[in-house]
Amino acid sequence: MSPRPDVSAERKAQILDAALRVFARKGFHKARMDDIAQEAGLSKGLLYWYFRSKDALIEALLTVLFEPDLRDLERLLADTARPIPERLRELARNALSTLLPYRDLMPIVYEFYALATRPGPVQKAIQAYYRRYRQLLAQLLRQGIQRGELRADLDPELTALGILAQFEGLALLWIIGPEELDIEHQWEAIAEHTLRTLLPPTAP
Amino acid sequence: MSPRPDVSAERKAQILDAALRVFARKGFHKARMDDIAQEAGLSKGLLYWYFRSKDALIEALLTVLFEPDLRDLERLLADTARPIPERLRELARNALSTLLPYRDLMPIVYEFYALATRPGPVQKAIQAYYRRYRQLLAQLLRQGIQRGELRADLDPELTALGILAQFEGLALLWIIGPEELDIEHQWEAIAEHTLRTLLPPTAP
DNA sequence: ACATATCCTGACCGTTTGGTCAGGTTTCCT
DNA sequence: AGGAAACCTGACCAAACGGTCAGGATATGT
Repeated sequence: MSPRPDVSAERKAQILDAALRVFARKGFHKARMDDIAQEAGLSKGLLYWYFRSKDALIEALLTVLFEPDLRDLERLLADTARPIPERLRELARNALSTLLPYRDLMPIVYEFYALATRPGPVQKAIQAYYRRYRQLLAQLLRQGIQRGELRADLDPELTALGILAQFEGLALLWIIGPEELDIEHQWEAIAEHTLRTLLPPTAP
Repeated sequence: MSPRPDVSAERKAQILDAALRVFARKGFHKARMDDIAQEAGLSKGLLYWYFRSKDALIEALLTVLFEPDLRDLERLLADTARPIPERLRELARNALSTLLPYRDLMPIVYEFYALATRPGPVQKAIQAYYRRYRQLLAQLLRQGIQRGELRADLDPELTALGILAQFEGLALLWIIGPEELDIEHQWEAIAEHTLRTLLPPTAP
């Protein structure tokens, strides 16, 4: 059939990988297509063989950056054998340990947020991400309430929103001023404090 | 002395105001200096009479956007007559009612956050803003603890961080997907829930 | 009236950069 | 061997845009 072996999957990955590094280093605007081509060890023309435009390349990165988190949460939700508080703790730990090694990439995330501020494909994608994240987290909480492992008077949706907001807020504060807070310690402390407010009241 | 009346203050304000609107509409990158000049009803050359460069103009907006919040909090901290929980409630209400009418301007804030992701004057300024905000809020909490109006076992710095993070996170989620959440109701509910965790335990 | 500092204009320029394209090269199939 | 589809290159282009500047205009003090 094809007169040449299909390398498009590898090439796309190679380009996305290079783009990720270059965008992280210089930002969407200051990064030139030539930079990405050089970083990937390819010619600029080839970038346009695989991606319609710079914007298309940027949008393709959305999936790369945001999908993994959802996968993590889905896995956690399906792991019904373990108690909910334990799984919530792991969620917090996961979020933190995703943050730390990917610190260099975080600037890209915030450029996406800035884009998501206005209507467009990026906004749509990130809205969908948050919607799904809140759904999954609320479902996890609902599971905990039904099992009696969390307070019965909890509003799952509202609580999920609160937790997500706190994650996002802390990440933002840390990225902007890493030396202003001891992220590992304070993340853990805040998560633990929040978790305590979710547990059913116990007679002292 | 001066052969002409000094209009520099008004002109600067006029330019900053126009810049704010244009940047909010189009973003830092897509907004052209010509757009701003037109919006202000001035010539492009004049922009460069009052501001060294486009970047300088952008940086000047930092103060315009972030100072008012600090003023609010300072005022609240100085208002020592009123009980702390009441003042915290007002803080939450203020934050919300700043958000709503300024929704159109919020995109700028997130562009600043994206910039603050990398070292530079914007990062410095926003770091300073957050540092100050956390200090003031922690001080307010400390006041409440000393007065016995808040739990004695509270860590003021950590709690301040948690509250600020939740504010920021909620604002982010709302800006990106306004139709995904009922900000007024959920903000209020989350703030009230958080506040309850700060109050001293009362015998039921 | 005149000098002068400040304020203001808009045509112009140099550079930057996303995107294109004509022209390869490689591998497989017949 | 030869054709064809896929893959790849890098010089080139046109538009956009930040910034400049020569040349005014205007109000004030003398």
